[in-house]
Amino acid sequence: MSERGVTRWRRRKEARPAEILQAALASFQERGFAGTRLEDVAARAGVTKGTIYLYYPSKKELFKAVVRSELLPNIEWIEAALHQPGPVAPLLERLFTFWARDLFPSPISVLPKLVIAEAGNFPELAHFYLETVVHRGLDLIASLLRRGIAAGEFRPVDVDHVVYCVVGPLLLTVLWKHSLGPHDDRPLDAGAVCRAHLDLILHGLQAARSARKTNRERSRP
Amino acid sequence: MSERGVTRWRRRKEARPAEILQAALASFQERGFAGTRLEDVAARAGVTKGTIYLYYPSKKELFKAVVRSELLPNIEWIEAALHQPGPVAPLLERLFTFWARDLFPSPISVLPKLVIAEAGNFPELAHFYLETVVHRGLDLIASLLRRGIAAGEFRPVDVDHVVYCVVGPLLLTVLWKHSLGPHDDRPLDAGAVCRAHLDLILHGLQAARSARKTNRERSRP
Amino acid sequence: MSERGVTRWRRRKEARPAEILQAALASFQERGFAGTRLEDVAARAGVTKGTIYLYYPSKKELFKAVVRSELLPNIEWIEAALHQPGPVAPLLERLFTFWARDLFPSPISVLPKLVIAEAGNFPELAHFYLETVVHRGLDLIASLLRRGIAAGEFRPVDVDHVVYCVVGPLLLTVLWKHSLGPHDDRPLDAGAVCRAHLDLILHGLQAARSARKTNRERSRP
Amino acid sequence: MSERGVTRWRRRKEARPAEILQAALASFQERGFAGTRLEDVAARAGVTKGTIYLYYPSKKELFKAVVRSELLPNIEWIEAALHQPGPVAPLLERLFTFWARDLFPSPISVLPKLVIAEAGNFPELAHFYLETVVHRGLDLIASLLRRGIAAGEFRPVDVDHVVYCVVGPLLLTVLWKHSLGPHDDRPLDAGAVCRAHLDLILHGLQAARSARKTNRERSRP
DNA sequence: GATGAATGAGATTTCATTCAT
DNA sequence: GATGAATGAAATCTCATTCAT
Repeated sequence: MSERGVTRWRRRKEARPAEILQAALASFQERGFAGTRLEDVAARAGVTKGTIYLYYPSKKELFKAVVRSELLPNIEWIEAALHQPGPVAPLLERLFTFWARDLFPSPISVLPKLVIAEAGNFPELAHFYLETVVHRGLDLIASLLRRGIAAGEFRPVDVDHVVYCVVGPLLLTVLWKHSLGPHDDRPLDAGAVCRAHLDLILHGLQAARSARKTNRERSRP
Repeated sequence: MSERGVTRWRRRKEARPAEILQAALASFQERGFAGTRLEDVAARAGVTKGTIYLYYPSKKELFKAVVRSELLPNIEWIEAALHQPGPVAPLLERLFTFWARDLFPSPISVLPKLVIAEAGNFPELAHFYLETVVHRGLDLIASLLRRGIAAGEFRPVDVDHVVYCVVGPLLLTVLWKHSLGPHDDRPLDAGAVCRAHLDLILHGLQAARSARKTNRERSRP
Repeated sequence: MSERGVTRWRRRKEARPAEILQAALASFQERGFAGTRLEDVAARAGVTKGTIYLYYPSKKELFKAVVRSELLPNIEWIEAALHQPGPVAPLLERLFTFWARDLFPSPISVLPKLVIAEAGNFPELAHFYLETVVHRGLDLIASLLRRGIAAGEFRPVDVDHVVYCVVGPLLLTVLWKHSLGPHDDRPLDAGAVCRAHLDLILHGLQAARSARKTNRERSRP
Repeated sequence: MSERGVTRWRRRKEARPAEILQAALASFQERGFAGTRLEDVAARAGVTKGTIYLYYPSKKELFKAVVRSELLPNIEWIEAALHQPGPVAPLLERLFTFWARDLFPSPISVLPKLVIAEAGNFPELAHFYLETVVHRGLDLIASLLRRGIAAGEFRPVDVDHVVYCVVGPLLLTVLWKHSLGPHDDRPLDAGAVCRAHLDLILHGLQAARSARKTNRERSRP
């Protein structure tokens, strides 16, 4: 038993869970959650059905593990990246750019579609995703908006509902990619949508500078 | 059997397909496509499983028939409602109000979710939905935006991509209702979201009032 | 469609549940509960796996149905047969005879073994059997013993525990038949055991004859 | 490694088989044969699944080894305890007390249930158990009964079948403990059953007392 | 001798679909 | 046209057993 042999074996063993998660994500992307057979995942990961159960006790837990290992780091990355002082607009820009450049092209962009499609049949997944991903994301955006409003950078808006307006178009891009996009002859340029969206909401949110200023200036003697 | 009896029977017979579609829509709304059992649809329609196959050759075809039969009338209603001259903002408001007050509460609000969830399994349906609903809807909004820009009501924007920004939040409301909403403890007020969205995009689209006006006014003699 | 055709079909259809129960009992007898595959039951009943689920929603329910349809009538028959006034000894004799002549040779004699063997893995079955069979049987015997004691036919004994002494040997006969019996070269004569048992407990229960006789004799001049 | 270390290791190694059997017995007691997973046995024995296969080639063989190793000592203990001259009644009392006080609470009390449950799947085990335990036990009781009858202590009875009547209630206690007992709300007091049983059969077997009294009285001066 | 990762056959249960009546 | 009994192909999950290390 050479050092290399042991090493290779161990490397293989330690890589198993990750390999399985990759395979699961790929299968989920192709067939959806309910449509994915554990056997497909196993074959793709180069193991057998039983092996999956050595690492994940059920299909649902496998899904959760995919979310945790693939999506959560991104959530945390974003949270960290946006925890910065200063004006909010550049942070939103960074968020949108991250969405278009990193999230959108990644396989994990299929996860929102999966959750939306299967929430009804798998309430457990719905709860998990809400707590792990959705609430954190919405809260993050809400806090940015509030910061901007407090700083006078944005005009006062109904933050609780505007967050959905901020998220909506981003969400649309990834849903599109994994549903109608492949069947449409008009390709969707996610980057362009994100840019247009950023432009739109920054205009929509901006404290009426000139106008108000003008008004104020006018109102001044 | 009396004349009336025969007539009623025949009427019943002719109503069968529609009754089945209604029942199917209701079941799809509750359980999604995969989660719906033909037996449930049959029971709800007051017939037996076998009868469904007299009218629709498979579950997939039944699904397609539901989407087809329920969507078209609504699309046409919207198109008619928005084909009006005059300023665009009130039309957008009408659209958003219609969405929140009529579409959102209706059973058909589940259709976008169904299509998104099943597009991968039903390419034909994806094409149908794209042509029948999505493109018409997007084009309608694009034309409104262009009208507004041309009229100087809106500032010039990247219309081709802004349409997705307009649609995104509306779509989010109905997706939420039929996926995560029932599992969330923070209720989503679709009306409030639509209002916030309208406010946001009208501000976001508006021709730079004070500044430009000022400029224009300045440039005028 | 001749009258005969309809009749035969209907007869077949109505006989299905009973045929399945017979097949299930036979399979349970051969392989035990856990060891029986639904497919075996189906094959024996001349149907396919799925058909069983038309009539019984699970394997456990199938077992319960067997108990209900095959064993319960016997319990009720016994209860009725022993609800008679008069001395108790002949009733016990009738019970023991019924056990040896009717229960012991029947396929249902395997049920106690099944329940004992599987109670640990199927608590639901244990509860069901306790309530449906065991408690009723024990209560019946207890009431007979109490009647006998009250009437002076039996001496006073610890009825609550003696019931198990009455049942034990009967139970042993059917357990033996379906476990060690087939492997033993000393055949067990259930009838003889029941007779010996009856003789033993009637002697064991009888109001102290000799003693009293002696007393009486003494008291006689 | 020190001498002691090696010794301890070796001792450990030699103790392995016994440790595994103990663990297996405990698991069989909790879950029955089919319900026991080798992994549980291994965990309880402080080894891994693979190790069990070093000592026992299959789950079935492990089961047989448990029965063999745990039963024999007890059988021999009982035989020794009852090989005593003098009246038989006290020996029966000792047997019943041993049963209630020593056997019943011990883990080995599960063995009869296991054998009854699995005899069908383990013919070899059935034979082994019959020869090693059952026949010896029945013969022992039969010889006691014959001694009692020969000595005039008991009335003449059908010894070959009465032995089953003697054993039945004892057996019932341990079967109950490991099957229905845990699911019943009426606790079974094994000691009380054994006492009631002893009382019942001693009364049932006793030679008409007056006769004996007469004998004894005669033998007295 | 001991490990424990991996296997893969098999079990119950579901349900779209068929077809004799 | 309508029925509904029957089918049979999956799919998830379990676990005794193997074997490279």
